[in-house]
Amino acid sequence: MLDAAVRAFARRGYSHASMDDIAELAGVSKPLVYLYLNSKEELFAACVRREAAALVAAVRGAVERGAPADRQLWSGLSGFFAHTARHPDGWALLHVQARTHGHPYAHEVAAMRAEIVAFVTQLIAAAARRGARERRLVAAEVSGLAHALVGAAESLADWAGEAADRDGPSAQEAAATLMNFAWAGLGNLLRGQGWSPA
Amino acid sequence: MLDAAVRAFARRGYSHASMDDIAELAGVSKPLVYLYLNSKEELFAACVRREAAALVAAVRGAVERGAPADRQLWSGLSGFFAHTARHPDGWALLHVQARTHGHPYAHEVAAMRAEIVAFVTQLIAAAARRGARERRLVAAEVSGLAHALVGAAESLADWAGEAADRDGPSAQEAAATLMNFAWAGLGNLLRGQGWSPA
Amino acid sequence: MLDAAVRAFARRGYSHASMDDIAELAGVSKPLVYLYLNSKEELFAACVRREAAALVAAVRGAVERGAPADRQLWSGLSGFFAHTARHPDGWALLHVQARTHGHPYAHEVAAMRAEIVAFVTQLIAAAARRGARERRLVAAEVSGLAHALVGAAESLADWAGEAADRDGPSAQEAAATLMNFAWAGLGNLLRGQGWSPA
Amino acid sequence: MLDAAVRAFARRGYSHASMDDIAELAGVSKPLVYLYLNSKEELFAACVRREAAALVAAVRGAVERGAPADRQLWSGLSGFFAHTARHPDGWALLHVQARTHGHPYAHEVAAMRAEIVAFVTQLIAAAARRGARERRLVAAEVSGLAHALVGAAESLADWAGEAADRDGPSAQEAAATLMNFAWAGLGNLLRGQGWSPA
DNA sequence: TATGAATGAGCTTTCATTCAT
DNA sequence: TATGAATGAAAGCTCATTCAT
Repeated sequence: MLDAAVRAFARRGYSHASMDDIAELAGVSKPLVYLYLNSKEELFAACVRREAAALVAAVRGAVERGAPADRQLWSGLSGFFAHTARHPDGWALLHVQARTHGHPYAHEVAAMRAEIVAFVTQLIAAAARRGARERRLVAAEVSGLAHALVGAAESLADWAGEAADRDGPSAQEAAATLMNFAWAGLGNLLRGQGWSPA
Repeated sequence: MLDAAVRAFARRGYSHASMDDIAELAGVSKPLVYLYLNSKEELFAACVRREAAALVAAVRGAVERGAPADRQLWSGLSGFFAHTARHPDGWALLHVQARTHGHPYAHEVAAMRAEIVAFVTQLIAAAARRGARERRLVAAEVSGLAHALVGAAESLADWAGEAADRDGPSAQEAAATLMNFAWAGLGNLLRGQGWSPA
Repeated sequence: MLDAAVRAFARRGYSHASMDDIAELAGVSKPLVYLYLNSKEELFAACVRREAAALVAAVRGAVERGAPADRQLWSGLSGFFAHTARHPDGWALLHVQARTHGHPYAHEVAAMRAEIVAFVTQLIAAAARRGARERRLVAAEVSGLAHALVGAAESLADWAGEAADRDGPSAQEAAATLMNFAWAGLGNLLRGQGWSPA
Repeated sequence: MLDAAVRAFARRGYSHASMDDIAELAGVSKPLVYLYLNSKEELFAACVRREAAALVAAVRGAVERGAPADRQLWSGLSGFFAHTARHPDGWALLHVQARTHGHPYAHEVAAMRAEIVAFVTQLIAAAARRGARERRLVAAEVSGLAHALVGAAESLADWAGEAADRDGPSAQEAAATLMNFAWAGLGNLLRGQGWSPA
């Protein structure tokens, strides 16, 4: 029943997906939907919660615990891309729909995102501690890098979704692209060879 | 009058922002809104068009033409972050709201994004041609890097917007973070020192 | 529920009768009206169809099949006047309201009227064939007579409706008046004793 | 300016003809319309009044005063048909539109119609006094006959208007048809040779 | 438990009508 | 005088939500 709701919300958008549509898509009657989930808002929240939990679980499960930070990051990214590719509706729900609706859900999805950002932040910080440190990174800098990395990942996930039919990258390719792109830059930065406007 | 609409749409979302609200916020009466902009959809489209044009113009105007590719990218990013910081509602309209509404607007904003991605792609390709090239990049790879970079920029813009009150980065800091992070990685990649899962 | 709509439409007119009024008059809520009849136009069309069918059925049922043409006409007219007297709102809907609204309904009611005119035409033609025929009637002439007769009947129905409270004619009186008036004239005409301006 | 209003009301109907349309059709601006005629209702009433007066004047002017009753009726009918044929919009306004709107105008047009009916009634009564009178007509009977005659005339006017392009009757033909049909019947009736259901 | 039937509340849109010039 | 600009009021329609069964 949540499946139907996720599909409807992801494809038609929150307001354009009517409870009639969802009930029909789920093959049940509308009052039944109200029996289990008390309102449209709660239904949407439940969808968001479920998809967020599934995504976090997929990423968590993919991370190779104990491996070096870069390997952990890469494996997590691979899991992320694999999950978003396999669940495009769920991903659209989280990334496209949930953010447009103010109070209740945006926070839910923001919390999930914050969790992932925190995980990435921690990996970057670990790498920063372990690697050559010509230069120290301040907390805000690390946070910024994490946000950038997560945003890049989201963008690649969208792009992979759009181009899935044609020649979009596989999950592992996308993850590798990102590592090549960003992680190496991080290394340079730590070695004091960062880019400067001059 | 468009200002009011942009604010309302950005903060409440398309469907939750009623025409009454918008008219009241603009200090005029509802029929006047309909006189100038014929329907809610057209009003939204006009807002999206205006904000998209303003953003593209801001980025275009900030790019230092003729400078090296990295400098061009940096200056464009600085303009981007400066604009999104100064016009948070416009940025929210484009990045958060317009994508959720199917046919007419999502395409408008997608076209704008594609334009920016194309610009970045071209800069990366230029850098790839000029730099040491132990390794050639295929077109799909360059495209992926551009998407990643743009996504990272969007994410940083969001983050800067959320954290603007506290200790969020300035436009130039955000741009520098991104260059440090990604551009240096690109250099490594071109030198054949890319990251690999092994 | 259609009853209420017929009343409202007949008394207030199509545009002046709001769906709120109709719903209230019917003792139900507005969405219920929309559930059964999908729009104001469809509701009006349904009313027109129902009243037209009822009127035609009343006339059809009243005609004494197999009787001489004059007797058939008289019985049909009696049925017509009886029905319009008993259903003044339905009659007003057909004769006064439906004609003012262009495309879908005016045609519906015009078709019904044409059916009745055709029936009368056929009776007149039958009488013309059987009676003394000093003079032949051309088709256009017969058609004109039928139109005149139907118009006279409509006018009498209106008059009877207006004067119903006071001393208006009964259905049978009205039918007799019309027969006296027109049918005898038809006989004269066929006998070559028609009126001429000289 | 009234011309434009008559056209608009006759063709689009009262509610469907907006004041914008009328002003544009008249080539003036809306406030000017309001300056001369204070409201839509008054504008409509003015149109109805003008057209009613014109029709009555046309009929009056056509009647050959002093001639025998039948000749008077015929000439009046000829004038009626000639006028309705020449002013189809005015006729539609009176016969189709004005009746659908309750209070103010329907009475106006009803008064005009009553005037014509009274005139016809008087002619019939004159004929009844003068002709052979095997049988006396009571007032209600005469009134009914007049109503029937007027209704027949209206119906023929509509029919002639619809069929004007093709082979519809001319004004004089229509008048003659009516006289043939009805007047002769009246003669019979007065001679005691009326039709009876037995 | 599961639903057909019904509704309250609100939204977009239109239009007759009026100022300020 | 004549109008561009603006609005109050209401209408059609939809949808999340709930009884009665």
